[in-house]
Amino acid sequence: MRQFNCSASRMAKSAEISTKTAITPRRNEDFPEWYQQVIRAAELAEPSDVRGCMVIRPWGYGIWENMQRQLDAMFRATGHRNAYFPLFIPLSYFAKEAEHVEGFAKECAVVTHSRLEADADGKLGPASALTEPLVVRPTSETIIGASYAKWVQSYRDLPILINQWANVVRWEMRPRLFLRTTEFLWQEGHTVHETELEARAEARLILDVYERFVRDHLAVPVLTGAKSESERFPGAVQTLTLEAMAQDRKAIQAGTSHFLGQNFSRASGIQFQNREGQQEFGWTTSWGMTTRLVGTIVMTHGDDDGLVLPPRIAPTQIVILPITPKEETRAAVMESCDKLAKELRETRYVDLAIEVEVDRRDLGGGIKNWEWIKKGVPLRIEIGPRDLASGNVMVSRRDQPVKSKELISTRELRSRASEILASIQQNLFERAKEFRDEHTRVINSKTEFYDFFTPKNAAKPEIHGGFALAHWNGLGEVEAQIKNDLKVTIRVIPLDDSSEPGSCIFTGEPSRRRVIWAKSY
RNA sequence: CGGGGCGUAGCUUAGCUUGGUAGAGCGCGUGGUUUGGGACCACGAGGUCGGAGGUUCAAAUCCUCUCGCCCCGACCA
Repeated sequence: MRQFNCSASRMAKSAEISTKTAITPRRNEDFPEWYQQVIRAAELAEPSDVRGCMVIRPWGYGIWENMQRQLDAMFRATGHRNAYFPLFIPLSYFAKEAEHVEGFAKECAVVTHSRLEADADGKLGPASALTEPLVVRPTSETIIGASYAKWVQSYRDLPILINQWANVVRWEMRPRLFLRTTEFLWQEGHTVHETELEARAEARLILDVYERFVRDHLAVPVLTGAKSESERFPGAVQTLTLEAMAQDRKAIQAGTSHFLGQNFSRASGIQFQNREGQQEFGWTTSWGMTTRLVGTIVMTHGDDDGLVLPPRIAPTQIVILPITPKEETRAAVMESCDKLAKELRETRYVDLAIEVEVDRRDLGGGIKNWEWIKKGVPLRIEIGPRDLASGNVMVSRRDQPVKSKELISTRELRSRASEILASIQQNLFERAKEFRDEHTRVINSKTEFYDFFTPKNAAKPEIHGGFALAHWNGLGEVEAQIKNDLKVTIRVIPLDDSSEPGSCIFTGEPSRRRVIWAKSY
C-alpha cells in the first residue's frame, strides 16, 4: 500500500497478495487471529464451554503424546521415575510457603463443598461444606513435599528424583488456546538432594535436557539462562528458563527449572540426618514443561497455509494421497498406496517406525491435500495411475512452498524417507534460528532501546521489536520502569560468559553482562 | 477487575443509523457432470438474529440488564 516508486516490486507485491493462502488473516496482518485460525484449521483444539478451558483434539493431543513420550524417555535416562500425587491440596499445606502463596493465591481454584443437593425449586447446589477447603493444584510442591517429608530420613534416602505427568489449574484472566489456559497439561519434576551443589546441578541438568528436547525434537531454537528476581518462580532461589521467539517476535517461555534452596523443605519438613549425624533440610528442585509447547510450535513454525510440524513430533509423518481419476484404476492405486505405506512403516526415522497414513477418504484430491497442508504433516505423497506404471511418486515437503513437488522413484523414496524427514526437521530449526537471529539486536543506548520496542502505528501495532541484548545494572527498579513504559521485560540472563562487562544503558551504572529483553507471552 | 471491540446457519458475514417479521458466500446432504487437485450444475437441509426484560400494532434493528468471545492493561507456563 505504500509502494509507489517501483512498479516491479508493486507487481510482485500484488501477485503475492492475490495468491490465496489457506489461513486468513496472514501472520503479518493479524498475528493473534492467525494463531487461532491455524489451531482451528489444523484441528488441534477448540475452546470449550468452560471459560478458559480447551478441548484438545486428536491431532493436537497426538503432538502432545509424542512430546510426552520423548521427554519421558529423557527423564528416565537421567534417573528420574514417574509417580502420581493428588489433584487436591489441603489449604493448610498450600499455605506453608509464604512466597509461594503470594504468587499463586490469585489463581487458585478452591473446592469448598462435597455434595450436590436439589433445593426446593429442584435446583442443584453445593450442600456439604468441607472442614478444610482444598486447593486444586496450580503446581504440586507442597503436596509432594508432604510425601517427601515422610520418605526422607537419612542422606541415604537421597536423592529423590520423581516426575509426574498431570493436569493443573490456574485461574487465568486472559486465556489463549495452548498458551495460557485455565487447565493445562504438564510434567512437573520434583527432586530432593543432599547438598546445595547437587540440587543446583540437577536444575542445570534439566535445563540442558529441556534445551536438547526443544532444539532436537521441536526444532525450536532457544536462549537459556536465569530469570531476574521479579520473574522468578514464587518460592524459588533461582529460576532457569528457555526462551523461544514467536514469529511476531515476542518471547515465549518454553520451560522452567527451579532451584528451590531449602525454602520448600523447611515449609514441608523435608529433613534428613546428614553424614555428620545432624538434622538438615533437603535441597529441592522443581521443573516443568507444558502443553504451551504445542502453541510454541504453532507460533515458531506455522505459515500462512497453516501448521508446519517438525517431523519428530508429527502424529503422522507421511500421508499418502491416492489420486484416483478413473474408477477402473482406483483399486490398483489404492493397493499400491497400501503397499508403499507398509514399506515406509518398516523404515525408521530416528529410532522409531515412520508414522504413515493413507488418506482413503472419498473426497476431492485438492481438498484432502489442503487439509494435510493445514495440519502441517511433513511429507505428502501422491500416487496416481500414471505412477503405477512408471514406479514414481510425487513428493511434497511441508517446509517448501505448497505448490512445489518432486517426482522421485518409489525405491528412492523408500530408501530416503528418513533422510528427507531429517532434512525437514533440520531446515525448520535453521529457518527458525535465522528468524530469531535476524530479530535479535545488540542495543547500546536507551533511545535505541525505546525505539526498537515502540511500534510505528500505536493504534494498531505492527509486528516489531524482537530480542534486545542490552546492559543493565541489575536493579529491579529499572526493570520495573521499562516494563511500565514498554511492556518489555528481561526474559533471560544468560549463564555463559558470552558477554563483556559494560554500563547499564538506562543508568550508566556498571553492568556485569548483557541480558535479553523482549515483549513476551 | 479496568479500557476498547464484537455476538445473525458449522464458518465468514449483509441487514441495524431511518422498526414491517432474515439474505448471501463457503461448508453440509442428494443427484449428475468432472477428476494429477481446494472443480462445475441442479435441487435441498440448516437461523426463536447470544440471553432476559421493556417500548411498540410490529424488534435482528430502539432502551435496560445480563452472558460470552476477542484485543489492550494488571497476572502468568
